[in-house]
Amino acid sequence: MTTLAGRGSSPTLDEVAQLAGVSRATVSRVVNGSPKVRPEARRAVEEAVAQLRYVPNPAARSLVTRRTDTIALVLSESNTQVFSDPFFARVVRELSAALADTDLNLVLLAARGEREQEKVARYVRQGHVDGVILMSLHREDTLPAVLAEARVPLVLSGRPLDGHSVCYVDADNTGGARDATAHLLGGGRRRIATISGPQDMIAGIDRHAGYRAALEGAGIAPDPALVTAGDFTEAGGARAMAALLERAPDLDAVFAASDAMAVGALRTLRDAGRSVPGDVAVVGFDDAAAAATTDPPLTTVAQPLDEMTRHMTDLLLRQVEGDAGVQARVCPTRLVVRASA
Amino acid sequence: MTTLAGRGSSPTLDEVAQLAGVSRATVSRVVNGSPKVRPEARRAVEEAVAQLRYVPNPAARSLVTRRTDTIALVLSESNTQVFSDPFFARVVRELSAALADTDLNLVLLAARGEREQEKVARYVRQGHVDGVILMSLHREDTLPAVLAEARVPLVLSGRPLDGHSVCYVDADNTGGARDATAHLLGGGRRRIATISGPQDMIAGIDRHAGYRAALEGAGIAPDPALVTAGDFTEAGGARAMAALLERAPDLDAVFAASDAMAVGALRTLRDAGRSVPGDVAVVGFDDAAAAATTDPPLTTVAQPLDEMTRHMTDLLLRQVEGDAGVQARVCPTRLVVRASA
DNA sequence: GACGGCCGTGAAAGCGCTCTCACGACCGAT
DNA sequence: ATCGGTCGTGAGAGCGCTTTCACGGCCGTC
Repeated sequence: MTTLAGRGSSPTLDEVAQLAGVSRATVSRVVNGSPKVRPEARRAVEEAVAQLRYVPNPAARSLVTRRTDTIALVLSESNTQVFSDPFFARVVRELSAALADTDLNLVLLAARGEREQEKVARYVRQGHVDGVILMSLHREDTLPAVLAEARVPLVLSGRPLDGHSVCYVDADNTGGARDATAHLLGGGRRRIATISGPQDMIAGIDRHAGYRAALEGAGIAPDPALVTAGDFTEAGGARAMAALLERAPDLDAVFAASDAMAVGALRTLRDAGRSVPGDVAVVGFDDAAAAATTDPPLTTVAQPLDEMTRHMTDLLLRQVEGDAGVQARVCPTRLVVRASA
Repeated sequence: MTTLAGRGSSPTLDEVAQLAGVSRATVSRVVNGSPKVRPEARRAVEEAVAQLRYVPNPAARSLVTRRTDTIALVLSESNTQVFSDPFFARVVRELSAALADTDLNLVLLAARGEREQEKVARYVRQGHVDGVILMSLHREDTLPAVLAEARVPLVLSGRPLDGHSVCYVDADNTGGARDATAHLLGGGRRRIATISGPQDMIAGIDRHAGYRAALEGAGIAPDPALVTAGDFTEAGGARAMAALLERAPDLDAVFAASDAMAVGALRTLRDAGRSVPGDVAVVGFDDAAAAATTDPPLTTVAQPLDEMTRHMTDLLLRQVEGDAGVQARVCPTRLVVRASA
């Protein structure tokens, strides 16, 4: 019957009930906002809660409710730093904004490398979270399959590479890239190069496909000299642009599969003495913050990130509620025309 | 007595015990790796566990152990994107590496803005995690005080601004900046400018203090024209460098309080036709990945990030174990001399 | 004035786990 | 043989909470 000193023994429902002169059940009702409590009882409980600084024990609670009221955003990345990606930062922001009004908590789980992925998988399978939103970037990643097989409510951010039947939300990467390239064509450009993203990432693949589709639609045969693979980084974009200029000095436009790469390309072009958009028109992808402040401001493809995260949370919560239907949402992109093309 | 279909009803300890022909207690012992189990009993349990795909319920477990076996890295940031900061990405990586061999899980909690900070505070106070490592960047941030007051095991990454008595680990920012500046002095530079970090962040303050201390030590009076405030970003560094060149065209060296700013400064210097290190020597801070690949490679101050994260986890785990002593660790930095100075 | 209905409440049964404690089996020492 | 000791095991008591169920008090209705 000893009271542990200091930290450790936080007050329980019973103690609150005793102080308020009611039963555990009533306290529980008040804490959980049940309407079936007499106002004066409610007040008494609220006072006791405040006085004791009572905080419900989530372990005890979720033991009976079978809910944890938290969802995880897991970042599965073989080795590189997803965190540095501003796109990811925006997803996190939108996501926590979307959950701000709910009583759901959001935790981020980083799974770099095999061991960490296993740890994350265990964490999730144990039931620490009610559901997960998974950003898995590369083809070889096994986490999507593992989590799907564990029957955890799951939404993928980005279309799954292997076409597995799993719930996902993505931007219309192909359509966006097609629009971007079509815009270039509409501006009279004919020697349109591309700095594409990694071809083991769906965004890289789809954006490249959109570029090709637009060219084909215009009856232009693809020229391998006009295609380089970047890595979605600024430095990579700069390098790729240099390679492109060397291989195809006559190019008159570039579609970069990400704004970061477009920024790098812009720099290389300036260093090479090519004017933008005079000599070379440039279009990026993402509508990153940086796109508006480049010189010249970058024409780019915007993804409806708020809409996408809303869909993700909707689809996830629906699964958490028990809806088993696998659904997908592909959100339309929007071409943001600035000065670079 | 109905068995819920599909997901939901995972097997319990009892079912495993029944299948293995032993008691709950024995299964628990096996699952938790207790040595006091006869090999054959152990084997029977392991088989049953595998067959039933048993995963322990963490809520039930932590209800009795009063442990969650997870710690949180919380990022408290008023509005900007911490995530884009490569420094943060490295901390995350080192941290999860440090925890890889333990059975502790790491979750990241993002607390941008007041509402989210409250949510995070509630999450932590409820006991969802055993302890927290807190990266709080700005002065006005209330989370450190709130969490400290909640008596949650807590380690701050970075010296607290208000000098509150709380456990923290930091690099010797002042010493590192002093060394960097001294290196510049040792190279014969006398008009040494600085692009300092935000003065509401401890790293910004301390690095600036180190710069001044070195100058004073050399008997050089500080010149306000040689001081600009940056914001730790590359773009900010570029702008600051431009301002510096305008105000003090005769400067012969720059100490930038972060590598990102140094990279921006390098670009501005090149655009302005100043050679590095010929006309202007440049030193950065952080030893970011980018520092090695700039032109010229950047002399910079490296923080012992692995050592720092090890200290953080050590100090945190010690608190989790019950050690109440407030301690701090300030880790020495190391000057990495490359070509820029 | 009796009665069915509703409302606020409390008693109590778990949720799935850990861990103490007691107990029987077996060992070597006496 | 007898004994103290160790070892593996199981029964059972909770951990703090939610939630069903039953119950007493009160309402309006006939």
